[in-house]
Amino acid sequence: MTINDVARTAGVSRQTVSRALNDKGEIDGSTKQRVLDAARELGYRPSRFARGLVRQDTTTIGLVIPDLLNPFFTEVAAGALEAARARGWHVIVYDTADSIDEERGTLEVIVSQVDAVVGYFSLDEAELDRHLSGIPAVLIGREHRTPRFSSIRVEGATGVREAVDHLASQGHLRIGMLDHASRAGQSVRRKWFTDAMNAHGLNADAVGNAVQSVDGGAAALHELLAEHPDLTAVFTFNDIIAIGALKAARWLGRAVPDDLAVIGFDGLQLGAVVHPALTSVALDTRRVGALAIEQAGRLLAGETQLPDEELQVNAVLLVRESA
Amino acid sequence: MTINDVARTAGVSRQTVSRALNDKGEIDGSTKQRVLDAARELGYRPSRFARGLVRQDTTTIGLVIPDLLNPFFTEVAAGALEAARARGWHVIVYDTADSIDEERGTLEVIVSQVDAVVGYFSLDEAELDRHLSGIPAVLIGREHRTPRFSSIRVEGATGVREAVDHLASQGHLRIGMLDHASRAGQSVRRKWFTDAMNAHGLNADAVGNAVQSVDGGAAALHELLAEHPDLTAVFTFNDIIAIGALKAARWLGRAVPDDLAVIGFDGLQLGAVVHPALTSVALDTRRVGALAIEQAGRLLAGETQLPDEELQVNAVLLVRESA
DNA sequence: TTGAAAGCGCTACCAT
DNA sequence: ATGGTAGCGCTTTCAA
Repeated sequence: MTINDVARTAGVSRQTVSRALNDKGEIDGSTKQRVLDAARELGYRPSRFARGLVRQDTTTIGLVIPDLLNPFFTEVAAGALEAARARGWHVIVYDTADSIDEERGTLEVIVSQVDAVVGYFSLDEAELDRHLSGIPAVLIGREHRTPRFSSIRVEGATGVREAVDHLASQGHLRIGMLDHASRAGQSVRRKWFTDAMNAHGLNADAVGNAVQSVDGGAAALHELLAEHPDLTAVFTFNDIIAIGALKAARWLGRAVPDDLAVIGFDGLQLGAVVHPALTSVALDTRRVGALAIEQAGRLLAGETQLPDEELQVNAVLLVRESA
Repeated sequence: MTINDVARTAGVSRQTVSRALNDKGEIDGSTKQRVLDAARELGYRPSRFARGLVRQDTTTIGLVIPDLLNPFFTEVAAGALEAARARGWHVIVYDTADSIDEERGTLEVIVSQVDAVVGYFSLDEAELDRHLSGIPAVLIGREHRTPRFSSIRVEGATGVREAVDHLASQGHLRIGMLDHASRAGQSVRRKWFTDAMNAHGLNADAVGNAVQSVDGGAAALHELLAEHPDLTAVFTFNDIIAIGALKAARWLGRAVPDDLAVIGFDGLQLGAVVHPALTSVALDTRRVGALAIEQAGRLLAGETQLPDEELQVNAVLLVRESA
């Protein structure tokens, strides 16, 4: 079923069919109608490949995220989808299931299907570069060297400082943290925390390590409080872990925020749903996704990139109930 | 930058380049290496359009969902992505933002970009059919007539019956419902509820209507209890609304489940995070997504479709804490 | 207003 | 092992 079949049925040349289908002028009204009828009757649909080949205008972005079920990535994805739709671009979503092998597999297949790649990657830059063989990429929350790449940076030092200020102003002196250490070692968020604590002359030595899940956060709080029973507040790597901490606190009979104040990171909508509602160092997650798309567009067009300040998303303290 | 440039640079014909790039045999090792080097040097990437045109093998599915931020749809999407990945297919995700106009726009653009469409639609079938001009589609949670379409059905009568049984066995006699009425009128879930109540000889007249959001659920419970203060249990259209009800109950000083039992529908993972953990008539959401992809594949291949029973996902009662 | 011809970038098939 | 030729389905000149 090609354009030629339509042409034959309508008794015209295929160029005329093309004109009718693409709403070009230069065609007689009745001819056009006849062509359109024939096309409908035959159930004809233009091939996207043939069309893409000749009109170089469809843009498709690959969005790579580690886990779509994690609301943080979902929010970022939603922002990206919206920004892409505004430009008439298409987004193919790849979920790497938090696995580095799946990530390799994804990259393998992605290069032949999209014009640019955006998202969260675990591979080191050399391997990324190799797999991506020439496609522009926007790394979120991670620096880059490769000129063809770009980064969306998350600036949380100020927000975390606000969080610690907030706790300190309420008289908290013993504040712990639930970090999420990766292969790369301590997180940047932990560094922000340490700096903020030091600025208050406080010790930042009560730090536990949590698996990235609600249960992981709960388990980690158990351990941390066993070791440091005197803690009156905890800051966590992110909201998921914080929600686990909320659970554990309830289990331990520690009322939040009175017996234990909890502050998360990310500012997920989910945090408003739990009880007590989660106080968090909030990121504009949708903006992260939107920025990534915007920047991918610039890389693609070879335009001047956004200045560093604009490629940065700042986190700010969002006070709800848990602290 | 085409295959010809690479051929010229490597001093071979473009067919040889193609062989090298596609790992075909019939090529000398050193020649292959030379070609590969040239390609890398030039930063050459094959055009997906040209390739798709000649090898008719890449399959792309369009996944249409009303709101990616709604965890229900996210879970379905995750199931769909996983099933698609297993087949080597690509999924373009479209978020229609719960708007019928966006849905129209999406369909407009989708037909020229994907091989089949899967998801949740609000348009009536005639208009759907018109927009989709020939592409196969799998409608989730909704019946179809068009032969080119297919449906994934959600069977909840049994699960809802279990829910009501569960409540009745605990002595609940006054059970209300928070429905989510759409333009089409009362929901099927309400019918299931009514039938289950009647089977117990109970009245199903305490039914409120909730907007599809946490706050909507909270507001609806307020109203419902104001009108029917004697209710000791509520069943809700879905988990999102149930979580709102949980919030409202806390606000009203009604302990859950002792003063008010709450049962939702969907069985979202989110329900395990809130407190008390939500009892729900649970759907295997990932399976819904996976089935939709599977069925799309069959429509595409012209294979025999799955029998009706297999195109159906059954909901079962998942008892947690709220009832 | 219509049609013929060229060509988008690639792979498959048949020579050599 | 390599190259020539044809053709995938479409749009875009250019002529008529």
